[in-house]
Amino acid sequence: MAPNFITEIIERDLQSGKYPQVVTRFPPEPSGYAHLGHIFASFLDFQTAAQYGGRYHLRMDDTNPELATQEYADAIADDLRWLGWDWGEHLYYASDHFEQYYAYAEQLVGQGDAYVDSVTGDEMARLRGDARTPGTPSPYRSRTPEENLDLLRRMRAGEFADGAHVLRAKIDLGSPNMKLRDPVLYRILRGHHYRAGDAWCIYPMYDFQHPLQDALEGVTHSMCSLEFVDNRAIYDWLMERLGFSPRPHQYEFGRRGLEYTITSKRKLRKLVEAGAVHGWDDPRMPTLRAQRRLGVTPEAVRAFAAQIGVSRTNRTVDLSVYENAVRSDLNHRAPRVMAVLDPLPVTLENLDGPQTLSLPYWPFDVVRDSPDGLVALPTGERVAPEVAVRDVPLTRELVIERDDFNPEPPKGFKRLTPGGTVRLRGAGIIRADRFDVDDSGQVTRVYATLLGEDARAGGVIHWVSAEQGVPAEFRLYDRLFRVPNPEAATPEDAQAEPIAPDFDPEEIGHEDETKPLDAGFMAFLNPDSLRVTRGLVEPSVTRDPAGTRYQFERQGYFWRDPVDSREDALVFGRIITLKDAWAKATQKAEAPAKAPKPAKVQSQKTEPTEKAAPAALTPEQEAEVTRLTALGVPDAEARTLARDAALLAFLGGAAQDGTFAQVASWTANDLAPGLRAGEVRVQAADLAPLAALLSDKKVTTRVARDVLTRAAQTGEAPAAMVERENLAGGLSDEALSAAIAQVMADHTDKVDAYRAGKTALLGFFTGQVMRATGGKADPATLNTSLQAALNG
RNA sequence: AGGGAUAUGGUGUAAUGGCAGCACAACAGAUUUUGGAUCUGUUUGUCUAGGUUCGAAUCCUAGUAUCCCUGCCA
Repeated sequence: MAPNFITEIIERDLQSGKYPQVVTRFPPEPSGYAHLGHIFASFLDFQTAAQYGGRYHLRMDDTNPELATQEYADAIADDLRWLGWDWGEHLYYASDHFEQYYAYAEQLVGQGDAYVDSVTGDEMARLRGDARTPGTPSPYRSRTPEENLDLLRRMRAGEFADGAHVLRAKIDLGSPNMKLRDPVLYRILRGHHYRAGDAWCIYPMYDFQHPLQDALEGVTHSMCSLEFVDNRAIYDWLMERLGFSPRPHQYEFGRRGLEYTITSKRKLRKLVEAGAVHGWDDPRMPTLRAQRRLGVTPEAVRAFAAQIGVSRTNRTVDLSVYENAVRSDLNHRAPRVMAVLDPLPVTLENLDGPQTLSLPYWPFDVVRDSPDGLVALPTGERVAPEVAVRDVPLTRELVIERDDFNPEPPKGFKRLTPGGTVRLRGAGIIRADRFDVDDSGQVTRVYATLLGEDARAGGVIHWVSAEQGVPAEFRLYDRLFRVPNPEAATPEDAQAEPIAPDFDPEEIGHEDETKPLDAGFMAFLNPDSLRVTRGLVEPSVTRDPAGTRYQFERQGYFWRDPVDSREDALVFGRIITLKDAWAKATQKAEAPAKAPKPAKVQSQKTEPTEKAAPAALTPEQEAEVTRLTALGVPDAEARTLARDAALLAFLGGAAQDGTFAQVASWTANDLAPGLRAGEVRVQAADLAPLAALLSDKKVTTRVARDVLTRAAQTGEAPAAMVERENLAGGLSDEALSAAIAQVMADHTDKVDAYRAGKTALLGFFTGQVMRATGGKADPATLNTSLQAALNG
């Protein structure tokens, strides 16, 4: 896992000793199958823990009795194990801890932090208010802890009907964060739970259960997707009220979608139910089970997950990133053999008896690049390249790919043409002498002559003995959808704009089952997502292990379908095609008009020609601007200050002398966010001496700013800090020269690059010298001296 | 509308005030008994406008765009 904002946090926490080791968890709801969208979240959770020598847990978030099933739980665990994860004994079911959650609920009630509400759901929604209006208390909000405890116990005991009461946290009905308006903690629900049975008739909500379970398991870093940022406030509230220490913290990451792929559980189900695919493990599906059956390896999936980075933005990843991961994994794993998917008979008229050729499994470059000099047999055994061979029968009657013979070849065609030559892979060069056609004009047979090795040919094609080749069915999969964004609202959007992935990468079952399903995506199905052909494969494969993945030369990577292939009726599925430069070239020639993706940001960029007008100021603010500019404050800063009461209040304490403009500048540019948050501890009056030091050139801008930042945190007077740390006074010329010389000596390569013309490096050197001198170097003199030194 | 989050080439991601880098894609060439692989090279980028600074992708202000929140789902 490449460094990202989460690993950064973890490293800091480990460094500071906040936690002895990192503990993470992947918490799927077992209400569906894991798919490619989920591997990202699981990879992030598991890999970061593994990377930092920590522990990772698999946790079934199965608190909703209506959705979770053991079958899904087992399937998810199975798929994740296949991916290579091993959580040891750390498999948890949230439902195993209902008793503990309940105990904490009683504690909250006892503390007065939770109450039993008895209004209807509709009423509760009404009372919650909306973004504009704060919520109003339910009439039951003021029940006493004793009353609430009694009610809660009776809820548990089953004295009330479903929905009659809920337990709510007593937080803040006026909060602009809707999640904090007294979230529901428990609901009454008589559903049979697949694990807990009928032991409970009240079930905890996510916002209560999830933080608790994190804490109970000793999780340190609890990662979830971006839509839970608002929920973090509840998380932190609970941890604080219940006094967990050390406690877990929640961090949110952006989701990752994949082009040409849908990941909504309901839509996937629709595909299955409509017969568009043959089941949840149809190799065209994005589920992990389907990708397993397709023949993708766990290593490839993990490589893919590692490649798409982590950030705090939802993104859609280019399909080619996945395809590339699959291909490059298979390139070094799959021995090469030959199969003809769409056979055209060829008679080698000058070949008398059958021959047996010994052909290598691997091309020269795989052999050459092998780290240990060995290569694999289909069994997996690694042997010397000379013995990594198989017998291939060459007979008078062959088949070649129908595509590889063309009576009317297009320009650039490098295969067989009437009278032309081509090399049969491993067998020699042939010339096509004549061919038969049927009534419809289709070529039915080519008659060819095997030439000597002195013949020349422009291309190489694959072939199989018609007499000894083994019949097989080939399933050629292609992407399920024709458009990059099948879940988009309109055809135009579907063609171009990547949209945010419509799934929850972590909570597998998260989906509103009550909303109508937009089935528009069905119109984007690719009618050619599965093509079935019958052909011949070379006989060597019948001796190989069933799980062998091959490259059928020039065709792609294949393996036996693990469900349908039988020894006497082989079925090979195509895992992925090879890259096909020829197909791309011909396609381009045929359809040159196909426009590239419209650039998405371009439209935004050109739009604001009007020049967005900054929000107008009130007359009072305008007056403030006039007053500030009169004191020497530049207009832009004056406007910033004028519109913010917190900044003005701070500035009110500033000395109105020659230092005022500088103090105002700091206020607007450096202190503003801190002032609004009420975190600035320094007084404006204390800034004047620092400004004076700066204008007298006793300190550099950089030192001044550094001091200011620290003073804002500590509250110490900046001038006192300058005094104490001896920051005033410039740098002697000797010291500056020495620093420059030292930096140049430390970075001779950069010096060379600079002298070779890379003048952008000047900033680099400036930065290095600044760092070396603690910011005390005067920028102007530094720059002239530095340039002189570099050019000299 | 109120609150929150985000914005770097075609795509994804680095750069934590100082060299805009990497991967995929694309294009060109070399090489090749796979129109594969490999190697070399090239093109393309900091949302907009102001400001602070010797220096801004990074800090400040405003704007724009996208997403999330107002379930007794997770």
